[in-house]
Amino acid sequence: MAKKGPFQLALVEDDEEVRSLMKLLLNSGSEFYCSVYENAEAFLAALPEIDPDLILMDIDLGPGLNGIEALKKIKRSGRKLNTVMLTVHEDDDSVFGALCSGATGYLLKGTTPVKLLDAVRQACLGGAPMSPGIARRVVSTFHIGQSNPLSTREKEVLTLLCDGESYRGISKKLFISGSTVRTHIKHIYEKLEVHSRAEVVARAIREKLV
Amino acid sequence: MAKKGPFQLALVEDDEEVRSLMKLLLNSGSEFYCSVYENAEAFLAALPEIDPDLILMDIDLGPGLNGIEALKKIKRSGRKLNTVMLTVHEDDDSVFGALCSGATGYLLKGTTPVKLLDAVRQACLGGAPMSPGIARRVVSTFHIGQSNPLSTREKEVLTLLCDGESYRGISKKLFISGSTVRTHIKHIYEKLEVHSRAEVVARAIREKLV
DNA sequence: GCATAAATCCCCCATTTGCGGTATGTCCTC
DNA sequence: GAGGACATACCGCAAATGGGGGATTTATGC
Repeated sequence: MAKKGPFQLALVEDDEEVRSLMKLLLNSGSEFYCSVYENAEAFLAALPEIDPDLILMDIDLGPGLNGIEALKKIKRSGRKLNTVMLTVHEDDDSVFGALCSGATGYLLKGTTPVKLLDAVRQACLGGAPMSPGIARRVVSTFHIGQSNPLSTREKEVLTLLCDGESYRGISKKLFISGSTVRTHIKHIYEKLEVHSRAEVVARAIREKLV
Repeated sequence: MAKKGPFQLALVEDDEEVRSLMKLLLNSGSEFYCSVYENAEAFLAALPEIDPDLILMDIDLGPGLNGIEALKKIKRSGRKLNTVMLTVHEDDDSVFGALCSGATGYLLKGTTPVKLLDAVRQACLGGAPMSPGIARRVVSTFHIGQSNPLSTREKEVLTLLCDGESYRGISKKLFISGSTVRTHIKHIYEKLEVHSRAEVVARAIREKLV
């Protein structure tokens, strides 16, 4: 884990100017050694021959595969590679698409050189660098929905419902009759405005009600 | 948004030594002004009178409320306050407990002074500073389970199942007979080793199979 | 003190679900 | 060309689920 530099970097970026500037920046010290690729296909072709500590990937990559699709291919290949996105896109689809596809970091172009070097270093050492606004959005996905209209008992029932327990199973675990379980569930459905178990489980998990 | 310093900080920390050292560090420039509280109760009592840009909260806080419980109280009060945890705990319960309760950042004690100042600055400016290993664990919660044993058609059925559609509803949407839907669902249950709709929905959502 | 919410229990009844089979045709691989 | 996965389709049956009612007790708040 505690591998010492120079770290091998691979930059995948289709813009000629950005590519050479980034290469210049990253190779300016002896800390990193950066090779560059101008599209996903070239990079994927070279990948079997190289073993980068970190991939820096643009999202827009000309006519072929984009960065997120390339990431998915890498992931499917089974190799565990660190990839940080380096892009101008900050819409949810790009950000969470990249993270779900295996990115370990997400930096916006416009990050200052000194912060960028720091982020690259962090990524090589097991961190997950993200531009401030991106990081904030990522953590806010954990923040749970405040106003949960369910009573304590209803929440208990809902939890067991999400575990796949039947009415009978719930009644045994809570030491109440099946009828009471039914009543609680009816109330839960009314409050959450759903009409089936599947919906209530989906809501509960997605909105972290349990 | 682009408020200029000095930023008002509030540090909640029960250890006398850490508290005074942190205060010294944070107040060393003109960038921040930091007031300190030695437990959650003292801080919550003072809260109506103050308006901090950022709260730095320890998790272990002596005999009363701990940091996460304090966070929940703040959240329930309805005030939108930035809170960064500053702690030695890096178990999942602490990390994700704090994030779910509203923390916007998570720093480990042991962060160097210069990185800490940078993190505090970032938090004040809308970022979400996290110690590298923490950040990595947070982003890895997005990484989706690679090998999904379901066929394409089965995934389509599963998606509709998660939307709360009945067999009949699914059969209409996919233009296949109810019997076929049932067969697909039987196969899905076998592959995922579940025996009810609630379980399959819970699995699918939690493991991002859909 | 009275309204309200929560928690407990019961009935009826139609629909849905889950499990056990079986069966056909396609496409792909060995 | 046999075997396998996939998608399609059917039957029967018992159990679970969901919607409609109604009911009591215990807190809690105004």
